[in-house]
Amino acid sequence: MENEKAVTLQDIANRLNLSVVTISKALRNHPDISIKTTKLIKKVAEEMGYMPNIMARNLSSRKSNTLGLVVPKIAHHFFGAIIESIFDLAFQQNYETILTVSQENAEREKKHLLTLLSMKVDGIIISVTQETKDLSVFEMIERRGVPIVFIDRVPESAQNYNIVKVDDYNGAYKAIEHAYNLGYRKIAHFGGATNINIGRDRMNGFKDAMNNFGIEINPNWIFEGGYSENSGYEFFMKLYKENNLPELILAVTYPVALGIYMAAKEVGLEIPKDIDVICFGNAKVQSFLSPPLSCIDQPTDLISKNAIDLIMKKIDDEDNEIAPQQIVLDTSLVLRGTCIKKH
Amino acid sequence: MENEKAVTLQDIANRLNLSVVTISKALRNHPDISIKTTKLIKKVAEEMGYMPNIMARNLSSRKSNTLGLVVPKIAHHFFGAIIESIFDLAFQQNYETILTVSQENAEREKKHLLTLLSMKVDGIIISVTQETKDLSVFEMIERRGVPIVFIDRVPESAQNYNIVKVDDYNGAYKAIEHAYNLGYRKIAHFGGATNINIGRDRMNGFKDAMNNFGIEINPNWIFEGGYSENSGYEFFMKLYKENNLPELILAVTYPVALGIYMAAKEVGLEIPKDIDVICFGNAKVQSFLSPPLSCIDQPTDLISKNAIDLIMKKIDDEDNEIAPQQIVLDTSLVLRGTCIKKH
DNA sequence: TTGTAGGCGTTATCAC
DNA sequence: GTGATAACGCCTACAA
Repeated sequence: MENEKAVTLQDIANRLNLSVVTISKALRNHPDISIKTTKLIKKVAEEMGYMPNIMARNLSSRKSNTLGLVVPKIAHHFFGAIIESIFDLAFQQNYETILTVSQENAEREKKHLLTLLSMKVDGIIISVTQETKDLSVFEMIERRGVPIVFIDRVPESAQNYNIVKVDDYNGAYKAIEHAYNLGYRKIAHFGGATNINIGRDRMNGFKDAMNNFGIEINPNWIFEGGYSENSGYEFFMKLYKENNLPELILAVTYPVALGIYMAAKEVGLEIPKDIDVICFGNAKVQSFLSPPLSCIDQPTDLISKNAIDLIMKKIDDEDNEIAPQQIVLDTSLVLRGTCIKKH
Repeated sequence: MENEKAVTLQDIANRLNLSVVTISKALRNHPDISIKTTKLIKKVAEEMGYMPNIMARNLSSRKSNTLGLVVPKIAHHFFGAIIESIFDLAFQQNYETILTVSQENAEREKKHLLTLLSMKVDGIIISVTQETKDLSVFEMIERRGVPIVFIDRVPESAQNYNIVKVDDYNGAYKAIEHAYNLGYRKIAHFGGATNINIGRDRMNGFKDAMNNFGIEINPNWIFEGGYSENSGYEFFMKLYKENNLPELILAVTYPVALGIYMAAKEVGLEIPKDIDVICFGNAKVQSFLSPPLSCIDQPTDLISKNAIDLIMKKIDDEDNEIAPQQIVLDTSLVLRGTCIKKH
């Protein structure tokens, strides 16, 4: 069974007794070609089922109209929401987005980044893994002149790159302030790795708030671990076995909070009566958990919007005259069935 | 600020006084080149920071090592899980995956499909929108010799394509059988569009089970709508306003069930006491809903695994000698806090 | 074991 | 207004 061969500009040119160049120009609405010819060419191209070969086009034009997006995970609400809106916004501006998933693995991330470079994307938006420390790839990307924007997660030493993130420090601070007013004094923080900003800033906001309100920080209640359900589960179980549970846990992400829910259920402890929780990240489904989970909301749509705007600006700025920008968005406290009163 | 120019094979060749072909072959471990030369070339390439231009490579080799993936949504658990595992499996086989989101819009889907074709992907995996009826694009893709595999959702008239799906009919049947044994007789189905298999098969499984067990089907309790939270919410509200609520609702997806949770909460009805629910689709978080949501589990990992295996087989089968395959996977009932007893 | 020639499909440049 | 020519960076086939 023979496959149909793809129609090329040459085929159309042959049929019409015109040159390849004329066809190419006409299809791109180049003013060189008369309206009449353009119309004819477009009609014939349509008839013949012409489809541009994007590889060839990109190779020759040195422009791909493509964005690279690197995230640590897909199946987490936060990243799902970010990806969906970035794809949408890019599509509206006629950009294709190439998604790549690092699975929280720095080596894999680096490999993906190199692939994106090889694919000649016009810009890269990335949320790094929790292990990412080595900046050499990013420096190389910069040197190559490919704009890069960090969203949400930024390596500690990359604070002068283009960044769109959330005010994590204040988010944590506000949560602790709220808990303090509720009367909570025994508060734990299940935090993330502190080599990236979200872990560090949330930790700092937590600690500063604790200190400012004169609450003692119990080092056994501070964890610097991961962002996944497993982490939440394990930290909780550790404290439970030590018989050393706090009254309230500030979880660094929604999955961590879910891990806490799992663990508490398993050992027969009731939230929020026996142990209370609040977390970063606002998924719609949190309203339907038992109990509904309160959180520090991160505005995912705004993050995406700002990231796209920024990267487009950078792509247009061919001479690289615009200085890197750091955009910090506000969080807000969303109170539901947890962390609303002390038990 | 001048950008670093990308290193090409030519640059390496110049430096080593060898031909471009030798470099190209060495970097691809072609047996033509001696081990010694190959080693040297690789070392120098590394030093010079060489990165292949994938556009050029694909253009000349007519192979992209790239898969196209089209889904209707990202931020739904089912698709998130599918995407994550497909990306992972493809990556392990050295394939890049280009994801594209149709947003349940058939026109957009078609556009994406054409783009993927233009990008010369080696194969396409797709879960269609609920509106997709027109098969012409798929026929064209076939004619072009690009393998395509449908997962989960398949247009009615495409049943002889490559398909990996779930036994939706039996899933629905089993659920109704279970409900019948519990004593339920007033059962509604919030279904999907019936022009694609998942809506149709679940509906048929539902109806056949109802008939077989001698339960009367109330047409006012049958909806053929959508797969989103909105649908669940609206259908529920409609019945509520008519004061015509059933005892149990079989929801076509987890988001639809979530919509029902939202609506019930809003009007002060308690699940499962006042109204009971069961749905297709198993997200981990369903265990933590209030009440924990029972479901008909669809094995997402197995779907992805089978889809990748099938597409790879098709890609290798250049002469197109293997007949299209339809793979149907079993579902299982996962009982939690809903649909476990009649109230 | 290495190199030469030609082409993949498109676009940029400059001439007609 | 239209076209010839030369890239873009790489690969295949064949020659040396």
